[in-house]
Amino acid sequence: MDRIDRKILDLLAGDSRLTGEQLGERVGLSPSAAHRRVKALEESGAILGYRARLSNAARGNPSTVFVHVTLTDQRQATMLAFEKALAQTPLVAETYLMSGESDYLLKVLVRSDDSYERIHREILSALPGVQRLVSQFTIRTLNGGE
Amino acid sequence: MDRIDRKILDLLAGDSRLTGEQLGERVGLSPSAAHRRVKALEESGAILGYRARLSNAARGNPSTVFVHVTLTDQRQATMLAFEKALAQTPLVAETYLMSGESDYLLKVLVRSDDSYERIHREILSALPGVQRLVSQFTIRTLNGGE
DNA sequence: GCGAGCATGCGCATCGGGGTCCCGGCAGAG
DNA sequence: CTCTGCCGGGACCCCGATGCGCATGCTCGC
Repeated sequence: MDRIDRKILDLLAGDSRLTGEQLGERVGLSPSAAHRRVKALEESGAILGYRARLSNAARGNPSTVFVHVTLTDQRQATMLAFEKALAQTPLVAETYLMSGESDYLLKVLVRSDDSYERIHREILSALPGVQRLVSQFTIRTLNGGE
Repeated sequence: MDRIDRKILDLLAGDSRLTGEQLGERVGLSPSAAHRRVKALEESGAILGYRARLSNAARGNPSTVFVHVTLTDQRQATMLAFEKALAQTPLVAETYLMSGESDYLLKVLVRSDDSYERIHREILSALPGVQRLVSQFTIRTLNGGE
């Protein structure tokens, strides 16, 4: 993992369809050498996979809701059960275990043709051990926010 | 944009390296027809591009910090200046204009070899019109969180 | 109401480009 | 000196890209 590998990772993170030749000329290698680097990065696990980036419209114009969750207690079993149930809730895009007041922060993508009330009920019923649940709505997404 | 197109978008969002043949057999089309669909989706703007997904280690083991920002006022000019400066701050991965107490929510990726204090100063000095700034740290990222 | 014409989307065939793999060369370390 | 790791170059093959003919369904005019 040298400077060239990092450059290749940066380039592929921006556009994974770059050809071996294009990669080669940007990092100063031949196409075959650049391609070998890529294969090695895939096999080492540095590159997890390749994804298409979709437009907002294609994703159903979702809006983002941040949900702060407080559990009934902080025993290992409670947290584990919560996290396990979370992994099977496709509405939740990202989850963070937080320091400070609330225990977890969930980033939920709500499609514009869904009502948040339904999502709220669904999340509450699917997740065990929830004591309190505070939702924070976005008006607009400026940057990133897949 | 019919059911087949949506299926194709779902599949490519998961793995953009699926071949025309693989796509075709999963949506019930010939390879060429599936490929034509993909090209059309690219040209219509539904597919914005293709990206490599990198491992946490390859990204420098960043941890996520959520920063709640309150501006000095809510005049159009103040918000515009803030947003404009934000667009040129690469540390900030995502930005949301929020309803409720704080005005903006920033998702900041801090590389493990950076100190947050430096980031904090950098953000404060780069962004105009900030009145209050509350940071919320993550202990662990469970799911997603690109 | 009905038929002709056109548009849309399919499968099949073909062509070119890039992925893939092997080989030979070279530099650095032991 | 030899071995190892990495590079460049070339051959092969598969996949992406595109043109062609055909079926289906819709529209418009009679």
